[in-house]
Amino acid sequence: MGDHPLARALGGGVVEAARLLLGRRVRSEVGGLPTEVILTEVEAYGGADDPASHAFGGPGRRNAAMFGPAGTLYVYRSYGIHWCANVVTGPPGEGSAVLLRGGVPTAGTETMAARRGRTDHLADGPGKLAAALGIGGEHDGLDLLGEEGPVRLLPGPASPGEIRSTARVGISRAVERPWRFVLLVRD
DNA sequence: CTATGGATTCGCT
DNA sequence: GCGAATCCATAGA
Repeated sequence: MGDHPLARALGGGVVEAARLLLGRRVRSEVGGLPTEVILTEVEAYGGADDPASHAFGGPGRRNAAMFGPAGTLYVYRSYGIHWCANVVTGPPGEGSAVLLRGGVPTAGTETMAARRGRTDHLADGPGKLAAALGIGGEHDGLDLLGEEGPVRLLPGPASPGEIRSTARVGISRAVERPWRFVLLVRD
């Protein structure tokens, strides 16, 4: 694959990729405004064999980006209102991806606050995270591993903390798979 | 063609 | 705790 530090991790299994994404940073420079978060909550979604995944049933117009190479950004609209960002994983054509559910702001906090209309709870939810980073439908299909894209995936602290796995949220199928991963904050 | 419901968030009670 | 807001892919006639 590519030479990006995370390329190898993302190209493997989606569950492994989800755990490795925790603690990594996502940086965006949408509209010339730099913002950055450290990922603290993610969910793994498999390919056509995962009933809860958008890839279930094969590729279509909406989920085309999911079947691209690992490191591709997949953006979809939720409930007609919010945008949610995913990182495509696995080999091309598999359709697996990791939903970015939450993060802690580390740069551009003022920009995020302006976009969100509040100064707290800036990125503690899928829609909030995408909104804070300025990610929208126009970013669907972007390469997160490139060096000059508006949205990039960067390495984070070597030892981010303890990871806890739970059931996924907001889905009605395959609820039993504990594919939601939360990074426990140490004090 | 029309109908349906979702990987959510926010505001009000 | 509960329901509204609001878009579009997908399913069914």
